[in-house]
Amino acid sequence: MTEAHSVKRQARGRQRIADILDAALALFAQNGYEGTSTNAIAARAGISPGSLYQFFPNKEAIAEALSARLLEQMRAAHSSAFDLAQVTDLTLHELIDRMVDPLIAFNLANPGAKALMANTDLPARLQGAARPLQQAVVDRVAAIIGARSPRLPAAERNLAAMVAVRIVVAMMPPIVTAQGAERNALIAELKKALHGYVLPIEAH
Amino acid sequence: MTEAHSVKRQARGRQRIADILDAALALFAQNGYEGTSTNAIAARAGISPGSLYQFFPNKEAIAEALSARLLEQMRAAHSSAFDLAQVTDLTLHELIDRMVDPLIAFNLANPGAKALMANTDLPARLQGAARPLQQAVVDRVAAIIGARSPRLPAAERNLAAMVAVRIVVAMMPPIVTAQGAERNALIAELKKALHGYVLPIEAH
Amino acid sequence: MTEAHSVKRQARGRQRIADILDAALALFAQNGYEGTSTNAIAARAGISPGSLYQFFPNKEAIAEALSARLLEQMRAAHSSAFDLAQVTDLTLHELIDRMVDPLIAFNLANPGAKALMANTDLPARLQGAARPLQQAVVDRVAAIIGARSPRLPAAERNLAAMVAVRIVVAMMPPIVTAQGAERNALIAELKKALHGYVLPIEAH
Amino acid sequence: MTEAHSVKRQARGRQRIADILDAALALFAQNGYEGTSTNAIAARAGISPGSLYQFFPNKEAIAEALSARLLEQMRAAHSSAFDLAQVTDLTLHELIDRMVDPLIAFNLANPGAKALMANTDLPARLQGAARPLQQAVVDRVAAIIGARSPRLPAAERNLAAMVAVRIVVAMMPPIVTAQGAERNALIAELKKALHGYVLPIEAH
DNA sequence: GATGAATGAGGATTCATTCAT
DNA sequence: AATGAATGAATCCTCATTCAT
Repeated sequence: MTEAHSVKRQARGRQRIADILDAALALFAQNGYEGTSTNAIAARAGISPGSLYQFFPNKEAIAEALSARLLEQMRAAHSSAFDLAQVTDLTLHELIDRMVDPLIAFNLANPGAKALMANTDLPARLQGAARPLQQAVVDRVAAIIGARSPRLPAAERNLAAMVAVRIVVAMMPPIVTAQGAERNALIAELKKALHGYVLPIEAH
Repeated sequence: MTEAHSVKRQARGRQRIADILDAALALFAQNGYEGTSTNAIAARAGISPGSLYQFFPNKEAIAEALSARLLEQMRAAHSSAFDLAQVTDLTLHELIDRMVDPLIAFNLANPGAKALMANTDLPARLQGAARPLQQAVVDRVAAIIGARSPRLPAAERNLAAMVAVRIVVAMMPPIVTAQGAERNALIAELKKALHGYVLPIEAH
Repeated sequence: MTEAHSVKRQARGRQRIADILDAALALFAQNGYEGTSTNAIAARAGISPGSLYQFFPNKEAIAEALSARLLEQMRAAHSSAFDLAQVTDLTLHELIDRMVDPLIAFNLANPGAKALMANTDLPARLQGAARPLQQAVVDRVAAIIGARSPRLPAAERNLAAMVAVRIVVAMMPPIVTAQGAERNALIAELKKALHGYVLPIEAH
Repeated sequence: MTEAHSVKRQARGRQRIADILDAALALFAQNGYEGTSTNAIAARAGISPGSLYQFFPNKEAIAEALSARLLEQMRAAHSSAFDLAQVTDLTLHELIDRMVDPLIAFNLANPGAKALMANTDLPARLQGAARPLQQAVVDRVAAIIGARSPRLPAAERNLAAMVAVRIVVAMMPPIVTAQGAERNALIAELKKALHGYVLPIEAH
């Protein structure tokens, strides 16, 4: 009985948190972090301002949790696409497809994500919170590059991963904004840029 | 007499505006657009809040004017570096050097510029204000590409210019932040990325 | 069966109330009345906020009940020390010892009591709640003075009792705060003050 | 011209500050520190909440400034009454009159003063702000005792001053509250208490 | 033209109290 | 009876903007 209670309660709690993060994601995407009030988040989440603070101690914590959630979702989206072992069997074109496509799909599904990925929005104090999101992707890309080019020094590998991710992130806003053929053209261009950058690196 | 007055007055007015924009640039760079109060801008410009509103109707207008000024400065920095006529005589490496180096110099000299170039900081309503800044650079790059590859369709030329500029902008924050050898490595990497992207385009 | 239930229930209820008042006493002493949240009281009492309101209709009622409990405890502490009949046989020094010492012991044992005795903390609306606490002591002191100086008019007797109690209360905070020799010096000083005040009154 | 401006401005500023402190004094006296909102202070002072913060950085600062102002007023009221040199020529009765009467006058004129003198109200963090108020009086009293009883060790002198002041402060609330004959009776009683306490001390 | 005091709506956060479970 | 999530009014404080001087 008590257990049933607590199970239901926890489920409701998780749902509340999800609602809050959904609301925050939408509002951050629209108005930025500073432009979004906690009361607005609460209202969009369908709860009272007081309730919001039962789940998050302050506004920053919402941004942090949102970052973490996006990170997790992105990791999931990514790792399901292919595993490190097979990475050496792919052509560079195939590799880029498998890496970029899920990222684009993720950003299309989470239009607010860019607000946190391109972390220029948040106050300096908070940018650390969004860092892991990008960094996680960078690490994964570095691992893939390492698997394919084992002789590449670690420093160069990490640098290349960072640059590649920055290129992807930089192209994300127009890709998300565009529609249909235009979007496809942008995606093709992004892939060309990655190919042109990575090909010489893989060739030593 | 009246003329002399008005001349001095206008000169002083221009100086005031410059002071305000300088102050805004420094503060936006440090605290972001939302994190910067108009009173703080006025204080740093050495004037009263009331005076600030004699030159700008509201906070947004300051960001817009700042964008415009940065644009103008960047255009100047750029066009002084080389002129379109000679552009076809350069190797791609030379071309990239002549385009990227002044941009980097400009961003190092104006550390706040990135706050407006990577426009994610501003509220959605305002991002249009920063658009011209990037767009002007894109146009110039498109012109250069057009001069070197006259058979490239306009659409592709513009797309390529946009992508190239986005890559440059994306790399600017770490470049500005880094120091010495690390910065040089980042610059080299940026140039490699541009080279890898543009080379196939120029080859048709 | 029902009776047994209700007996146990009432016992548990009393325990709950005692727990709540203990918690409130500790927290009021530490953070004052306004600085103490009902949720904090409930938490320290080991119950839920909802349960707290099953025993007290609101926060004020807790302060009132706490006052009443302290009063009762003080009365008990006092009357056990000596009884009115013997009061005439004591020297003034002895009398003061017998009155002051238990009061000090009580305050040392209940460090939060002073928050209610020196009632300046509570909102004006509430100060009436703490009145009885002091008034009860005043009445007892007045009775003692009356027993020793039967010819003293009632008005003067009550006035003297009030003044004496105020002097005691005024000295309580430093006495409770101090330690060892310093505390003893303060107690001695308090007794000197009382002696100096009461002696002329007893001499007519 | 500018000077005239600034003179007027400063005068207005001082008036504003005085108004704010008056408002705060009245409201603190009525509802205590925590029970008084900064908006309420602003409203009673006839200004906007924003204006209040042009003069005080936060609520605490208001309490501190109020303490300081009361202290200054009290010092003034006191030192005008008599000077240390003549203190030895007075009888104890005269001395007590000259010390107590201005204090009572001061408290009657500033009914809110007691809220800060009996510092139990303020949050622990703030009590230091009110300390100087009492301490200044204690110091002055100690100096007077020292002048009259030069052989009394400093420690005893300070202790006696502290006790005397506590007795005065303890009697202030009923004195301020009472009226006419009742008030006079209370004042007489306070003086008797002081006399009874100090006389043996002066006699060694 | 310049000043800076004044404004007041709005934002993050707390907390006494209620109520569905 | 008990729980603790939910409420929402109220708090302190900020800041874009105005206006009397």
